Amino acid sequence: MSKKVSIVDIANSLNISKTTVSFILNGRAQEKRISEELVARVLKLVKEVGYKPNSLAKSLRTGKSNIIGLMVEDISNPFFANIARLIEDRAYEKGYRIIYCSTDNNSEKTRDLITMFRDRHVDGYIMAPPKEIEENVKELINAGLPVVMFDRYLQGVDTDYVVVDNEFSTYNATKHLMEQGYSKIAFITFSSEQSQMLDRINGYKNALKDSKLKPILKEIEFNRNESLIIEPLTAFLKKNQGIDAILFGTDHIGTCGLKVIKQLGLRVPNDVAVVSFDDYDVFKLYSPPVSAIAQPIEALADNVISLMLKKLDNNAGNNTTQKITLSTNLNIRESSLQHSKAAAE
Amino acid sequence: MSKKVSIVDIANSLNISKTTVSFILNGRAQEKRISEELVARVLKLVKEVGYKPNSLAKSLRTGKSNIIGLMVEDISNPFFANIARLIEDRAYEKGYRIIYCSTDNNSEKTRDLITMFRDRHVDGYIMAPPKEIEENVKELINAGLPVVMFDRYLQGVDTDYVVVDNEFSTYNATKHLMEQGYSKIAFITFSSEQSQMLDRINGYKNALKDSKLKPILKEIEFNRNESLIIEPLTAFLKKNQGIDAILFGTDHIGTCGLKVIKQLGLRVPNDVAVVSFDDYDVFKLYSPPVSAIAQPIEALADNVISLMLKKLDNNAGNNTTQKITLSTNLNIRESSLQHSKAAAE
DNA sequence: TACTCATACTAAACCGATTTATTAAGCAAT
DNA sequence: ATTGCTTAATAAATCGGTTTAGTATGAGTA
Repeated sequence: MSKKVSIVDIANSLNISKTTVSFILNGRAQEKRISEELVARVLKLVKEVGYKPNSLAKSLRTGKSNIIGLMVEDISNPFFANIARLIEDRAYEKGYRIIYCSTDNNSEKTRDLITMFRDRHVDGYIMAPPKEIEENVKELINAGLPVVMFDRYLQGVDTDYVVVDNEFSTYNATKHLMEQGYSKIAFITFSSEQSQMLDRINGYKNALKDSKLKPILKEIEFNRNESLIIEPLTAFLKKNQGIDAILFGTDHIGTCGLKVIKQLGLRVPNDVAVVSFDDYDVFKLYSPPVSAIAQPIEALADNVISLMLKKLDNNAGNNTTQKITLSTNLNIRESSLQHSKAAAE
Repeated sequence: MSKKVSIVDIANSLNISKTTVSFILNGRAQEKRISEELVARVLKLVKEVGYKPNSLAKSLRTGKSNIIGLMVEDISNPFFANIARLIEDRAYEKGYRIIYCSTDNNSEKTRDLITMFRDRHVDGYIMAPPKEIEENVKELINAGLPVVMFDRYLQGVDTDYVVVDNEFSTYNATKHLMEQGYSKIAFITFSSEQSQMLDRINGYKNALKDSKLKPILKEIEFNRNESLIIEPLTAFLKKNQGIDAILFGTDHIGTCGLKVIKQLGLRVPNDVAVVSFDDYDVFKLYSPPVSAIAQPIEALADNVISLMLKKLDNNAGNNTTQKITLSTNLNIRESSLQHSKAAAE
C-alpha cells in the first residue's frame, strides 16, 4: 500500500534538500554547520513517519553493507550451529548482520558462494574453508577484504584464524586411553586433507609412537546420508575385533560410531572404550557417559568476531595477521576408564 | 586491485550503449531485435572478462533480490538447524539464497529483523513466528510480500503455513502411555502461547480426559542458559514423586529432562517412562532408547519451500492461502513400554 | 564601497544496474 | 517526395541514497 517513504519525501515535506537530510541522518550536521533548529525538525519528522534509509541504495553508493558472510561446513552440525549462533549474537550487538551458508566442504559450491557474497558487497568473510579455494581467498585479501578463518586454515594463505590445538588434543586423549590400560586404540574419522584433521591424526600417531604402539586409522568418506557412514563403520568394527578403544575425530562420526556400537551390542568401556572429539549432549547423556574433547565454543566465537571487527575498523590500516590457537578440555567420563584384565571381568 | 568491471565498461569496450548490453544479458535480445552478431560479441566479451552484474544495483532498480529471509526460533536447536539446512538446499537449486537469523522468540528482535529484511528487499519471508507480531506480518502481506510460516502460525493472520498435527500427536503419545499402564502422566514443556504448544497441551489433556485422569502440566520458562532450565525441572521432579511417565514438549526440554532424570538416578522406564516431541540422536542413543514423536522434517521443508516458490512465481496472482498439516510418527522405543505392578518389580 | 569570510544550505554527480521513450536508417507503398 | 513501417540501436530517466563542489546571505573590515 503505502509506498515506503524515501529521503526525497522527507526533504520535500520540509522544503529542503535531500543533501541536508542525508547529512543530518549521518551525524554530519555539526561539521556541515546545519542549524540545530533544522536538525530537530528533520529528526522529528523522520521519527514520525518512521523513515528508514534503504540500505541497498546506501550500500551501492558507499560499498559497505554491514553484513558479514559466514561460511560453515554444515549448519545442521551442532558444532557449527552453535558457533554460528554465538557469532550471530556478537555481530548483531555491533550492528552487523550475518548471512550464513553451508559449504558442504564442496570447493565448487564455496567459490559460487564467495562470488555471491562478493557482489552483495558483504563487508567481511568468516569461514571454515574447504580445500582448493586458496586462490579465491587470496583474491579477496588482495581486494582488501577482511577474511577470518576458524576451525581450520589454508596452508600458504596468510590470514587471521582461530583454531584449537588439535594435535595436542588427540595426543592427550590418546595418552589418557593408554594410561587407562588400552593398547589397541583406533582413530576413526572423516577423510579430509584439512589442517585440523591432519593435526588430529598426527597427535594420535605421536602418542602411540611414544609407546611403540601401532596406529589403527580408519578414514570414512563423509556423506549427508547417514547410512553410508554407518555401513563402512560397521564393517570396520566387525573386522577389527582386537580393538579395545576408539577415538572419534568429530561429533558427527562419534555419534554414528555410538549407533554402530549399540547395534553390535558392544559394551562400553568393557568391550571398547570411547573418546570423541567435540562435546555434545549425546555424549553427556549416553550410558555410560562418553569422554570428549570439548572445544571452547564461546571463546572461539568471541575471538573470531573480535578479529573480524578489528579488521573492519581499521580497514585501511596495518595488515599484520593474527593466528590464535585455543586449548581444548578433555572431559573424562566413564566410557574411557580402567581397562585391565582384572577390571574387565 | 582491478576495480570490478561494470556494465558501462563492457559497453564502452564495444562502443555500444549499456542499454544494449543490459537487454542482451537479460535475454531480451530477440524481443528488442538486437542482431545475433552483436549478441555474440557481447556474450563473448562478458565471458572473457568474467563480468557479473552488481546485484545490489540490480535489486535497487528491480526491487527483487533473489533472497529469501528465513527466521527460526534458534538456529542452534537441531530441529530448526535441520529444517534450515533443507530449505537452504532447495532454495539454492532454484537460484534463491537464504538469509537466516534467530528470533529467540523475542518479538522486539523479530520486528527489527523484519525491517532489516525489508530494506534489503528480500523477496519472501519464511518464519516460525513469535507472538505479537501479527501487525507486522499483516503489513508484509498488505505490501504484497510472500509470507510462509511453519512449525506454528498466527491466529487471525491469513497466511500460508505448514505445521504438523500437534494435537493428535500428543493425544496419541499420551494414549500410548496409558495403554502401557501408566496413569500419572506429566506433560513438561516450555511455556508459550504459540499455536503449536497450545495444541500439544490440548492433545495431552484430551487423552487424559477420555480416561478421567488428571493432567499434571509443568511449564518452564525458556532460557538460553541451560542451568536455568535444569533447576526448576529438578525441583519439579523431586516434588512430584508420584509421576510414572513424562511427555516432553520439545527436543530441547526433553534433553534437559533426561539430564535431570539421570542426575536424580531415576530408572527409565521403571521409575518413570519417557516420551518426547521431536526425534533426535540423543533419544535414539539413550539407554534405554527414548520413544519420540518424529516430525517429518524433509516433508516440512519441501512443503515450505514449494509454497514459497509458488508464491514468488505468480507474484501478482491469486491470493488464496494454503494451510498444510502433516502427520507425525510416534517412534515407540523401550523408554515407554510395559508398566504394571508385576512388570515394575 | 568593495572584499573577505563564515554560515547554512543546496545542485548535481555518482554508485551500477533496468526500463521507458526515442531515434536514425532503410525500404516499400502511396 | 512524402508517409509509414521495420529494424537495430540508444539517450535519458529511474531506483534511493552519499558526496563533491558550489552558492546565497549577511557580518566584519580595510
